[in-house]
Amino acid sequence: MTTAEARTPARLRHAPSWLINLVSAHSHRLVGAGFAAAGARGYHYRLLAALDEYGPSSQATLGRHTGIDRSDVVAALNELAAKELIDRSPDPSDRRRNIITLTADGSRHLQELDEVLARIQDDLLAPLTPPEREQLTGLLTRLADHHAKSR
Amino acid sequence: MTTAEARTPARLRHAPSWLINLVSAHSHRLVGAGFAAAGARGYHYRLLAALDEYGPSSQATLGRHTGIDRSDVVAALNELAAKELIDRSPDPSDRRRNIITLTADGSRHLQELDEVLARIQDDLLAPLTPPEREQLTGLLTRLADHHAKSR
DNA sequence: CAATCAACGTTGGACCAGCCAACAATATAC
DNA sequence: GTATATTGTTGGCTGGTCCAACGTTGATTG
Repeated sequence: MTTAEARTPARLRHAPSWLINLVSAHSHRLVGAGFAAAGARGYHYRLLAALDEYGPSSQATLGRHTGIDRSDVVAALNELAAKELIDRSPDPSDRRRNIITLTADGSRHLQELDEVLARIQDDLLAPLTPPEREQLTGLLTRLADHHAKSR
Repeated sequence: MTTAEARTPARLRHAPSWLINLVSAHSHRLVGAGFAAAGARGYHYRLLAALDEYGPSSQATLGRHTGIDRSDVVAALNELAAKELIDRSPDPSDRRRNIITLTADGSRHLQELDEVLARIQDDLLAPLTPPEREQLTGLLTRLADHHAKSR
């Protein structure tokens, strides 16, 4: 028995949900490893990106922008605050809220993660030609939009 | 402030890895809910499918066919065995191994899950035309194959 | 034959992602 | 002023993936 017996059942191999999961899992591994090497994880990047794009925000709006649950935002921000990548200070105009601000270090770190991510996209899409990449992202965007609306 | 402030940062919105994750997460929710309603989860379906397609197997080869870690195969098979969807008996010709067999109930259950999954694929790909669906699965298959090889 | 190495099932644990329930404090609406 | 909603926070659960270790058993090889 020298043949590699790693073949997946046909019903799985051809199911779009399976394929998407496969590719997603792989991308997940790549991103996870890349971010881990930079001392971060997915939630951190999402939060930093939202802060960079929308400016100082409350934790709740951060959660809405990133699709991260309020409770998980807390934990991730704790980690980011411990590294002084963000600043958390009470909102004087609404004492329920914290205002989260990106620090200079946080901005630098975000740039670093941006580069990590860019390299990973290339890795992920390596076998596709540029027009094919556009096709793929186009189709995926339509799927994502469709399901975002009906959510 | 009446506008829904759920927009995701642009760097994320356009990153293929993000899109794939989004769609994968959605598909994951659908599949998870569908399987849960049928009293199963992803690992169960994969294992049942592998058993159906390749016949009685040892746990290790099941793991290889499904991409599930040996240790997780154990747990999932325990659950399947508790419902008598599979049969686990020692291999007389190699006492390290167990021979896992699909029971009649297991076969029926697999069929049920097949139907659940088929409905979900339709749901997932709803916004795409048939040729677009083929495009998508084609592109995804190429990505999956490429990364499977280099693994 | 004996010794080494590889494969198997199993246990236990780690991690990340996502989700939900509850709570006290605060703000808003009626 | 009383009810309702939002915010931050704690705690916990589930699924999926992965890894390290162990004892048992088979295969290899010297």
